[in-house]
Amino acid sequence: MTVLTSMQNQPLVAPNNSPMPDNIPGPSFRPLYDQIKILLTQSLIAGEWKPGEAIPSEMDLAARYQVSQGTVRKAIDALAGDNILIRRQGKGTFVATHTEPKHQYRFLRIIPDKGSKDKVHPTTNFIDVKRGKASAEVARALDLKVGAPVTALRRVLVFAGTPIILDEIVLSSVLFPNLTLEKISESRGSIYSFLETGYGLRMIRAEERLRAMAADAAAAAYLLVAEGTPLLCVDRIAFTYGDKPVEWRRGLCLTDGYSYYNELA
Amino acid sequence: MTVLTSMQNQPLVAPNNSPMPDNIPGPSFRPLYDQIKILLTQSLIAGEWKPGEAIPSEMDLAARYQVSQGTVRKAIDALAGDNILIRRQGKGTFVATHTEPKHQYRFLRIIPDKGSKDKVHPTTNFIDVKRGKASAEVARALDLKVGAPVTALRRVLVFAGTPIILDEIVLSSVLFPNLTLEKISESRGSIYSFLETGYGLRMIRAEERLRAMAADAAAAAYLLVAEGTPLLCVDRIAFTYGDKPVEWRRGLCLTDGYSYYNELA
DNA sequence: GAGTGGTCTAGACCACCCC
DNA sequence: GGGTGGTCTAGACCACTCT
Repeated sequence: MTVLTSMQNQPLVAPNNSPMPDNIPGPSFRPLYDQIKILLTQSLIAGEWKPGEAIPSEMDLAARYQVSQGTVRKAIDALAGDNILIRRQGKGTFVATHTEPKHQYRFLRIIPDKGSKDKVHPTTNFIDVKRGKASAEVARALDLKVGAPVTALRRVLVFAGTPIILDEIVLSSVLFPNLTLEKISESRGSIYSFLETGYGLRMIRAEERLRAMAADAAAAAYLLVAEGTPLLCVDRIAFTYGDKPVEWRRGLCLTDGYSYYNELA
Repeated sequence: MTVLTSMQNQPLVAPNNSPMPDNIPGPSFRPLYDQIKILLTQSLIAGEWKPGEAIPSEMDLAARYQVSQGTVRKAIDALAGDNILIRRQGKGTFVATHTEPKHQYRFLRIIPDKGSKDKVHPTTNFIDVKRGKASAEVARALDLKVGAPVTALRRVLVFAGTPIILDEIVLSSVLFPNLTLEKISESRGSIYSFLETGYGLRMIRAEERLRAMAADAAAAAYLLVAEGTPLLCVDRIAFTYGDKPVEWRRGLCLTDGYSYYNELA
């Protein structure tokens, strides 16, 4: 068990009740709730609690870490703010999952221009799944060596009968072995939901870079537009626990009746 | 003074020490810290504390509202999370302002493809300022009547010597009277900083919609590219306190060496 | 009713800033 | 040294969920 160092009050004792050493707070001070947050994250990485499951109650965790409920609370608040945990009053605190309908398209920012800002659930047409080697761009994004084995998936997202997005999704073949079109097609739901249940890897956050570009022949064919049509190019890197990049994706999006919506705070 | 209704404990008393009425919690329960947050926001709207100034200390506010420091703390935490207040340990809590260098380009998401993710500060070339009437699109965005008087400003943002963004910024002439090219040019700093100091209206948040489109003749001329070049079109509505829309803006962005960066959580 | 998260309080002490 | 925000605790009670 890790020994936590508090900022004040009685020194904490490890579960074995050995007295705390004289601990100088150290050069870089870390609040207790931050340390608890890290411990909780480690338990999540270790798979102690799986996506969708409940973690122990605040009182139980407080007892386990020998801190007050309020301190555990603050750690959980932070993780809930990062969409890693979900609190449900009267029921418990749960590990977030992409499988829940509410989080199904958590990272999709394309919405119709007309109507409310409610997200529309598109349908998916898969094109193919291929094995290949990491390009320089993909290698840089996923922290792989150039030429490392990767699996590339292509699909079209159809909104209200109209093909809107052509996605190319690249994953390390080492982390995600034996991906086939069949397995992906069978899995109802989002890619992330499939990766989560199939490989136990949960996407925590993502970075996107957007550009405008002209449709090439392939994109034009899949999106049923003329070559040269301006498309929104959305490059995404998605990360699991520990800021480890595990997915590279390029979406080419027809912004005709649809747009990329973003809130700035 | 507003009477706050607590969820528990002794009923609170108004400053005049009149006893609280028997208050049924009511159909929709509101935590105390939420009510405090609203009161603080109202004070901000009323201009009780101006941008850049310090608000009273947590202890003072706790005394003013007759609640504990912890409750005030939670209200301030929420406002700080919304970038409306800024906490500075040892100094106090301050009203956020666009004038600080750190928040100068708070809403600008265009960054260079190469190099770190540090923001680059562009230089501004103003084109013109014109009076006009609100189009249907602007009227809808700013909650005005079609044809209402508006002031439109155009400018080019230059990154490292290259013109990258052509902006058209539309504001209500009623809310922002007597805008002239001279006054804006003189004001060093961002538009929002200028509006804040000149009109006392602070931008709190913004919504953006992104599309890809081909450059028209005007855009091509200002951005020094061929007509038809794919550009990133960024439509923005910016809001002040109370979710009141006060600025409509369309940025046409050359995504050549630069891209729109976004973090998804 | 028991158990969970959510609110609120009161008080102690720490870290930072400035006089 | 005194003020400010930041951390941590202990305890009380409320709101929600399930049984």
